[in-house]
Amino acid sequence: MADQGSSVDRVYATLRDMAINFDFKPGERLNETALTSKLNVSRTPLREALNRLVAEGFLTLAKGQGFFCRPLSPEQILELYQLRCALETEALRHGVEVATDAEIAEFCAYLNATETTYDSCDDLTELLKMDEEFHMRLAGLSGNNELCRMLKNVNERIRYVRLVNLRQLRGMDCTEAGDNTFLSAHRAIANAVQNRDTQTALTALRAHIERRSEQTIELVRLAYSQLYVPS
Amino acid sequence: MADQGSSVDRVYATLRDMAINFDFKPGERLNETALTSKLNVSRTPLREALNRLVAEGFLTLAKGQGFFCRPLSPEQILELYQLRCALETEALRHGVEVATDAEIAEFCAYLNATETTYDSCDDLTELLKMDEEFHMRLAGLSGNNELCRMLKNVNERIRYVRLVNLRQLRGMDCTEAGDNTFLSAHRAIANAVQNRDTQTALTALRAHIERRSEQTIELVRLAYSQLYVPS
DNA sequence: GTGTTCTAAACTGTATACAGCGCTGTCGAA
DNA sequence: TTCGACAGCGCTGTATACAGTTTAGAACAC
Repeated sequence: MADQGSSVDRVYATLRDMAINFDFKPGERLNETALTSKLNVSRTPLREALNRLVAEGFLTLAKGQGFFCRPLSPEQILELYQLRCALETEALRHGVEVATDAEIAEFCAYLNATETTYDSCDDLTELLKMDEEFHMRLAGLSGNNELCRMLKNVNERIRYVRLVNLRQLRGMDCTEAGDNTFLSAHRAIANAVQNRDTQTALTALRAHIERRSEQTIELVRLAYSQLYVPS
Repeated sequence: MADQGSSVDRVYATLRDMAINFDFKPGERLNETALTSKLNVSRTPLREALNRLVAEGFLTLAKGQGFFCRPLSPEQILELYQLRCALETEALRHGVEVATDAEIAEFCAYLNATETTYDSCDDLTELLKMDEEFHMRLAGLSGNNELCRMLKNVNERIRYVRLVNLRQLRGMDCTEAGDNTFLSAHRAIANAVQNRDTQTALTALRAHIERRSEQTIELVRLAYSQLYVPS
């Protein structure tokens, strides 16, 4: 993290983080000159980074009006959840076929290693990171880099909403719907993968993902309410 | 098509087409100054377009060395075929559920309308475009824009190899493995969709796509051989 | 003839400058 | 009072200029 290399890369990373966390509010117009002074770069590398982010779906670009933050709508989030489901299930299919026993063992070992942290973890951001890591490793078993790249992108774009979701569950303090289910679902998937039981694993994975996507509408509403409160 | 708007958009569209057709050879380094004079723009909008293309997977960017054309490898193509399968099958799942009868009817009507062109078509580029259109419309039934966006991108990135594939089939003049199978497969899928028979449709679609992906290695070899012959 | 080092050209990455467009806010007229 | 036009400002989009780095080529040693 010491030297991020070129300006563009550093700026790009910063802006992407900001976009992920909705530091830019949905639909908000980005002022380039303001960002240049904030990030201490000229407009040239800034705009190069912004263009990348447009291509990745984090921003939009209106001709003659500049760059805007992506909107936040239930439809969009639902679409991304479906996309995630598509990518993960396909990865699972291939992972069960091509992954070596050693690779699967390592995957399960990771789950075991993090197991104790699942409910003892106070920091929801950390918990979410663990969950994403689990799913990325699962996808990684397929050996399909393109698939993983896209999944990473999708995860980043829905991360904010998922975080809101976790906050809500934590707030309800309802363990049966909360973290424990997280863990047990992951366990079930991992076990099925270890047994090379594609169908069981697929069903469990799909249920695990789609479960979250059902409450999208309320979730986005909740997200909005949290977006505009001063932290 | 008259006025492509800003320079960036025009340059971007041109460069993307060139990348799709492998006018840049795999791994080739792009000379920016050469491109500026070729496209009659300065380096600023050129680089913005190039950055977008990097984010979309058409180019790569090496620090201090500039932009390169994406590599062309069997592994990569196979990954993209799998990705395509993931996206299309998921779209199909939802399409069968959410599409109205009218929408499905229109979809089938398109297939019927183009039906006669399938084997009478000499221009393989045109044939390929028809095939892509069919699959995009099929995916469109899901109503999932994000999914369609990604599918479009994947299709563009494998288009060259698919074209080579078609040329090969045409060369063999083997109708049983050629265009007719194309059409009958599409028919089978469309029928299953119309009957809201998800499983049959899924099986047919997956087979239709994976069938092509089996011969990836020879196909990429063939692609290379065609890439460097003067047209 | 082959390998190595040094020099110069070329190219990338970034900053700055400029033109054109859109937006806003005020002033005037109905 | 409200609607519309005009002026001023700000911002985007593009071109150009400059510094640092890489690469290619030539000269020289082995």
